[in-house]
Amino acid sequence: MQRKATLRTTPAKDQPLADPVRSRIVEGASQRFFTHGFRGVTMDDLAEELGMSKRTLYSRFDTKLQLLDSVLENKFRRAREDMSGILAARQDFPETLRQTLACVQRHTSEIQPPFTRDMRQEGPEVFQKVERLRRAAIQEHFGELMLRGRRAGFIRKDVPAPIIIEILLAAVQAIVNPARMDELGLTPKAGCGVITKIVLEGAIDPAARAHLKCLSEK
Amino acid sequence: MQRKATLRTTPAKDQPLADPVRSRIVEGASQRFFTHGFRGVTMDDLAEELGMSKRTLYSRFDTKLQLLDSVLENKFRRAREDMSGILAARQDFPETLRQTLACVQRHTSEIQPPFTRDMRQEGPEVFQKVERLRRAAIQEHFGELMLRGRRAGFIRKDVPAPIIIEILLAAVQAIVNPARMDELGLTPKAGCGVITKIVLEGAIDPAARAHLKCLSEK
DNA sequence: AACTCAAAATACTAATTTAGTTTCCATAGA
DNA sequence: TCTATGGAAACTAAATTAGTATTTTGAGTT
Repeated sequence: MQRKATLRTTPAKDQPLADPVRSRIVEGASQRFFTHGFRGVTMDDLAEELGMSKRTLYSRFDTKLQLLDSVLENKFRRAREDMSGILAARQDFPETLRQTLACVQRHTSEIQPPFTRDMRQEGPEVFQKVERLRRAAIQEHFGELMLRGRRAGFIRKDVPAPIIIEILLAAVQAIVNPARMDELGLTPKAGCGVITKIVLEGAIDPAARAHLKCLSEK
Repeated sequence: MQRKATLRTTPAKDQPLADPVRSRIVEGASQRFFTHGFRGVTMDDLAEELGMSKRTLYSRFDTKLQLLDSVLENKFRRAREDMSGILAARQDFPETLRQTLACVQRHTSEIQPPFTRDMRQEGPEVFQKVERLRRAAIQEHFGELMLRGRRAGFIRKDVPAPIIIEILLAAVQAIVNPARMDELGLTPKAGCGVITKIVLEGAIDPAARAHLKCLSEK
């Protein structure tokens, strides 16, 4: 079934500015690929579940891999849009951070293990594309976020921003799966609120912080 | 890959009372089958992800279908145990109901669309087995629950119990998926609390209920 | 009514994958 | 040293899948 990946950089078939069928296919494929894996979702499945024929799928995408390409670009475009929207809202820094983390969490949790596994198996090209898109998005948005945090006095200057970004992303990763959140009795919103709080204020109890301050001044 | 189903009623290979490897396989397969579908999880995948060889898988299960059989029986046994535990706890009826619904919701939400689709495609025998197990569990536990509710005065006598059970199960079904719950800002626990409240007290505002009572007495 | 077009449904085929089996190898324990 | 177990890898028959071709259907137009 799977051929070694050669993702083409040419666009899919002619795309009228808004081809609703094409969009539906990309969305439907997106949900299913990310949840159940690329391999696990056949073109027959997709056609049936979208209520159309395979012929229609192939009228807009030359190959399954080309569909995957569109799915990935769509996903990252949406993630970027969501994050840009958050930055554009001009809220205070802690709330902006919380929403950004919630956004990352939401997008990340949509991508489940079989998809990741399949991308690894599909070949280096595909995996590298995913990684490249991911890094670009993080750089663009977290970079701007850190700048704002610094200007607003929330982010300390003695620690390099990339390290703080890594800590934030690792914290999101740690609680990202639904079972974990269920276990913690958290909604995603609450989870990202907690991470924001801990990272900004630290995990030390405020009273204990005052005590520590006394000790270090002694 | 898939042969038409002929689930055997004979047990899998000799099962020492507690074969931890066998249990691991069943649990690992369970998670993956229910989430990503029977077809989408190959025996190669399973072996690799469990950190063992295919040879070991086949030392305990003759066929993939036999593994499925064990997965299903294990799943329903656990569901039954969970529900028996709730009934045995002898809490008040609303809390027992809430917990039962939460239990149903938890078990149901583990079973995702590709699994259901694959069971349909696998053949009538398998699908019927799933349905039979499901019905037996519901009858056993909700039946007892309704009896308790009636004795405690919570469940009206003018509506047949099976209808109330259907309403409850439908309500759980309606909010069972993670996206829906995220949207509603609910944890599973809270969701089942809400269903319990609505079903027991009705969806009408208490003040409005008093008003309605006046009107019907007029 | 006839015609056209788009898309569903179905059938088809080459390539690929998968379930299940076999063989080889390494390791631990007696 | 021998034995048993289980991982890794290779193998094979059967099944599946991606992609293509053909037929059918239904809606719209003339």
